[in-house]
Amino acid sequence: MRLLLAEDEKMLSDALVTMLTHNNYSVDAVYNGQDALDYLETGDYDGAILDIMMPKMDGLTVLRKIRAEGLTLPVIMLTAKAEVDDRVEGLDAGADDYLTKPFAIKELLARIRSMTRRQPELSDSVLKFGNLSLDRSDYELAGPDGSTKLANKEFQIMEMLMTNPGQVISTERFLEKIWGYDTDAEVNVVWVYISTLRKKLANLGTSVQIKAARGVGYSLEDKA
Amino acid sequence: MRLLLAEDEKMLSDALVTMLTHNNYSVDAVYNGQDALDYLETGDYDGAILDIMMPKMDGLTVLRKIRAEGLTLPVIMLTAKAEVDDRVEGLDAGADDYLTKPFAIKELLARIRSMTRRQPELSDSVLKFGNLSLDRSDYELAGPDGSTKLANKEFQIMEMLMTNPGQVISTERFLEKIWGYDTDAEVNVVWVYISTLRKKLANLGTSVQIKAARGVGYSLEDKA
DNA sequence: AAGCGGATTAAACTAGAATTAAAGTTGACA
DNA sequence: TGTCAACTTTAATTCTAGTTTAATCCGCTT
Repeated sequence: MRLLLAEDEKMLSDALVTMLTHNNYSVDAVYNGQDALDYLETGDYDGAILDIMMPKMDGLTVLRKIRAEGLTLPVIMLTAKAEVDDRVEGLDAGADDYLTKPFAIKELLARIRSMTRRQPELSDSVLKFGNLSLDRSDYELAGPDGSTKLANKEFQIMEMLMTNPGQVISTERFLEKIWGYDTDAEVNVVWVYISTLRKKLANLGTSVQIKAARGVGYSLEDKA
Repeated sequence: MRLLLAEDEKMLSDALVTMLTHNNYSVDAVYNGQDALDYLETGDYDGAILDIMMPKMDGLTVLRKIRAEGLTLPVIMLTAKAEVDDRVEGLDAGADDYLTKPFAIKELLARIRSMTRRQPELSDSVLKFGNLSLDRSDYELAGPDGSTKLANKEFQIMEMLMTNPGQVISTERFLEKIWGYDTDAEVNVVWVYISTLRKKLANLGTSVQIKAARGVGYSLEDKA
């Protein structure tokens, strides 16, 4: 689950990032409205937390712009002012929820959980390709010879491959989408996960395999 | 999405090309201002990244000239000098954005995304000529009898041939464009790749073939 | 505080791409 | 029609991206 956090107070931002990562979200942090817009426009996020008061572009403008571009991801606004005006403005602009600073981190977590719950995508919670299936609700990967639970990162990589079967996905894209734009993780980690996933695929007795496209990326192929 | 990258440091240029191609941009790299101008004047780019310090003609001059010719494509300038003067000069000349070296590649990617925001396409991802097609996203070359993935260099040569079907392209041009202007690769490598490509074309059962124009270069012809 | 499991790093290894070398083949032209 | 440069092709070699195994790190549980 990828979130974008746009909050210009470095202290608060850092604290939130720590808290959110510990709760298994992948978080990218930006510190002004312009960057928030740029990042959100990639369409790679499942949710956003926007401060209203920010340099370069305020949160409400960011929200309006992304809605104008047809992005429907859920958004929680943060505001220092408890005033009703802001709330009304934000609702008009298409925010899903509000939080007035100062707030309890638990409160924010609860709102994020509820905001990311009503995503429509869960309609098909089980991905299938060939004789392989991946259950998004319990991270279970199943083939003819049995099934295994996948770890977090393993799951996310497999999910990306299975939602775009046959298409080549570059290692950069994996890193960006799973580890975040600002990660300093090395390419190698992707390779390692691809390796362990291949081992698991083999054990499940599936005919589906992960093929490397040298210099390009990886794709899921059914050799049957 | 086609981008022109004008950057004379070969190392940096190569790294950027790799990164950009992996993010699904088609990139042409040139290594001096004069070439940048020539390429941009063809008018088939969606954006440009220009280094300011370049041999033959500096980036600002290139920018001024293309703006004078009425080209409106978005341009990002790269500069080693963080000086304000340059920035102001560039803004006057019609640049859309700036980046001071050294910069994070992620940062550049974000700027490019935001600069090329309002283009809907990705439609030009498949090149076609006769009964042959080349998928730029996964390097797949397909004909009546099947398809094969091309290796990096093979792909680049095929891409050049297919974007200019029927036209003769000189071996020097292949070398310059694919291996770089300062390469010490021998002419022979092009010949070798032409050879393997011909073999692949034959296997695909296509009527398209690579014809040698003795003393001039190669061109793609449809014998059907 | 010991142990477990996932995430990451390190590093040896391998496959296949890139390049070089060298032995044919072709065609323009004297 | 004989020769030479321009090309073609195959094979050998080198190099690099990817693969894999193992070690280490680190937070969490017992």
